[in-house]
Amino acid sequence: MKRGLDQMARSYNDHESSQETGPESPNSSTFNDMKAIISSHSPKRSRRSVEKRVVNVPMKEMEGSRHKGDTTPPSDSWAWRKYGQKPIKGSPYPRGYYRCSSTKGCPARKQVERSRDDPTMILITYTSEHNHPWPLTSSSRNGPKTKPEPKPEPEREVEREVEPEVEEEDNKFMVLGREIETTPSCVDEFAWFTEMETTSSTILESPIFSSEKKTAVSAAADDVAVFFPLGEEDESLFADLGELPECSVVFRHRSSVVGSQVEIF
DNA sequence: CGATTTTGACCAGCGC
DNA sequence: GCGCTGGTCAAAATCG
Repeated sequence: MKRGLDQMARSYNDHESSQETGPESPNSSTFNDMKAIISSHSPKRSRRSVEKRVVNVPMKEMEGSRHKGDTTPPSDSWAWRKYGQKPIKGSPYPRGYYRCSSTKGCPARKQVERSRDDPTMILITYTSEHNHPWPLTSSSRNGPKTKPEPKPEPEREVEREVEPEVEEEDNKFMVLGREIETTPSCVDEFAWFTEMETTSSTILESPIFSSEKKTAVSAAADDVAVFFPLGEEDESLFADLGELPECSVVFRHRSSVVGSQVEIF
């Protein structure tokens, strides 16, 4: 029985990693578009070269968001359910495996681990995409530790990156007032964001983006500014981070700082 | 009671 | 071919 289920699961996973456009439902063209971009960085498709997006999140960002363990992911408004944890060779910190529980059948998964190089940084690796445009209220008992928000919000991520390939130097972004170094392909990652904005009518038409309390999203070639909506709950959440002047995500091109940063209203 | 977390086991990919 | 490693499953424990 378990064998059979295992096989099924693996078949699913294989499917997930072998599909040209990923496991999303046929109508999730938005994410397919995004994945198309991402997959351009993954010439080979195999178990270890699945499309991934790596996000670095400073530990500080997590301090006020009721997290505890090394692998407890920072909140991003999606409901995540932990399904595994493994010690990673070479890293003193275990890696936690989470799958999206915002909706049934959501293929989105993420791996959370502390950076071995910089323990103050949390590395979140996303595999697959949510097949629903916005996080839905979780039905979890006490609200999953990964913070299901009544008010949807796009993933509050510091940065995204595909598997690094491109050689480029000046790719640093300001995160919470702290300049962090990113892998070169970060620029392409913002292309991901750009693509998300330009291709996702779902997102653009979402009430979230028309709400009063929001940060704006705009993306230009050299001036990347990502606006995230901020719900009241988010504000209360961030209230704990009072010492952080810019508690939301700030993207700033080092080479072309035009003051593109998130504003909290 | 239902949802989530913990944890040991299983298995496939990968490198040698 | 073999062993290592990473990713996932599922039973049991935990929580509210």
